[in-house]
Amino acid sequence: MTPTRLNDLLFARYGELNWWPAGTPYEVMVGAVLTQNTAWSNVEAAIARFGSSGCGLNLTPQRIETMPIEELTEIIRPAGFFNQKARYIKALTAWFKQYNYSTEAARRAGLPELRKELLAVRGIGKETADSILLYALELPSFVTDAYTKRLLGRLGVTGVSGYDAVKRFFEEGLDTKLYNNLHAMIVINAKEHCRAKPKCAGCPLEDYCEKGNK
DNA sequence: CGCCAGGGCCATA
DNA sequence: TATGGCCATGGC
Repeated sequence: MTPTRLNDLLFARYGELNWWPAGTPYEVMVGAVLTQNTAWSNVEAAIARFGSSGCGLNLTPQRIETMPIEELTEIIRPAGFFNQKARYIKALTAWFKQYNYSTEAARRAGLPELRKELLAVRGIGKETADSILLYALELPSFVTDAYTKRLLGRLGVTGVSGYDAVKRFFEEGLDTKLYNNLHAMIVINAKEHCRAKPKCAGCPLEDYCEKGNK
């Protein structure tokens, strides 16, 4: 099973999912932190609590920069882990400020440098860093998560363990334009068929999946 | 009721 | 490198 073939199989079923289509890049960055080990419904509830002002969500880096951390903590409460996530969002915002809160300015630093910088930010691990790079900055950095690792096991792909190895497996020989949608499709497919008791009937990967592999 | 969600930090071995 | 405890809410 190659990443390209996997993409074709999933795309035939799910098509373009347009993940994180709405909102500013900064809102995507904050969402990436809030969703750490947290259901997306809780993240939506938390984001809604920032309120809207006029033409959009009132979630700007300028506002977060000056907001007392106690207030930020209270706003994001529904997302869980609010004490640490408030600190993480503050740290991430301070990093973004180095680029004047401009994604264009940030992109000029280049993907390798940006990934290195993000990983040095408190609370930004590999998955969150890659999510920010891919979905907020639109740079080709494939996102790996627990679903992705489990999927490789189910597909019988051996010898690929660890975040970086899985990331490399997908990035080698896969069109960078497909990074965004493939990760989304893997998550959707896992939720639909592999959560709790596997419902393999109707799964687009049914014929390629070694069932019972957790 | 218990389980867990689109992780990451830290201590430990 | 690789586990294990910890963080916390809300949906099911």
